[in-house]
Amino acid sequence: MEPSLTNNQKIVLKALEDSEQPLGAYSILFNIEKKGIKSPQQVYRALDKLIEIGAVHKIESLNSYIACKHKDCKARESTSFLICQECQKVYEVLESDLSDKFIKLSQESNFKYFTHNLEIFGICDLCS
Amino acid sequence: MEPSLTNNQKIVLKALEDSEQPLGAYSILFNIEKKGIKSPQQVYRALDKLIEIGAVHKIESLNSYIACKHKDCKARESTSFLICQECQKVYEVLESDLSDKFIKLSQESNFKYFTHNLEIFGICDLCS
DNA sequence: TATATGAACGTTATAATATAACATAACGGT
DNA sequence: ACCGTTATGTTATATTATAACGTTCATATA
Repeated sequence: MEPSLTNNQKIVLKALEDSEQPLGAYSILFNIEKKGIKSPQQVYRALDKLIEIGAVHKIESLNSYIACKHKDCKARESTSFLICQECQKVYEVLESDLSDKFIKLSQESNFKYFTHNLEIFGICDLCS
Repeated sequence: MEPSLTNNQKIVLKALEDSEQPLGAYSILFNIEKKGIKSPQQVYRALDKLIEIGAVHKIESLNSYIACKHKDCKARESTSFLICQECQKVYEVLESDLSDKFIKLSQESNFKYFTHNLEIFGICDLCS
């Protein structure tokens, strides 16, 4: 079931897709004011929905957002990124057994794993 | 060389040590107003220093801070946490070869690893 | 002991990020 | 066509974090 997006959601998503770097909510707002989006609320609401369906992920340590490049992304809640400190680009890590590793790691502390957020900082291929 | 703390730094650190849960900067401020700390600046400055020396870590996804329980913590920049969604307690993961794993993972994308931030969410031993 | 230097402080103001609340409009299923 | 749910527009406000500037403190070195 494709969760067909509303107009505002499409506008916000497109702004993120068009960007090489993650964008903060207010940068998004600035970029799409010409399209009739006038308030932070509208941006945050669209982001909430887009995140919920996996079309957008939040980079917590940057308070910013990226469009997911993968069709029908599984990463609703758990996400893993490589973040280039040179060019600011963000690469999503899909390696599926990362969660398995974290489940094991959690078990060592008798901790029940639900989700994770991994942010790796460094220098990407293109920048080195 | 012990980097002996200033008075404000000690006050902020103690507030975090006394807390079971991570605290936001303004919660810290509220807790220590009776000790003469009056402005966010004072809190943030102390936090900056404490983080720099590894005595405090920031939980990015919660915009909050914890005192590190480990003597002379190595985690200046890279940190790994288990965060209980039930009791809000945060457990720091010290497993030293986590970084090694992330270095390898990064290499698969020709990415030069510098630091990481890992936040695992779930339910802790005590809460399950 | 004087003094220069860098770090920390106090204070006021403001920036940047995010949510509350509420009335209205559009959408989707029956 | 109706109803309930979801999204919208808008205004206001909460929360998190920094800027800027002058003063004070610590300490190390002459």
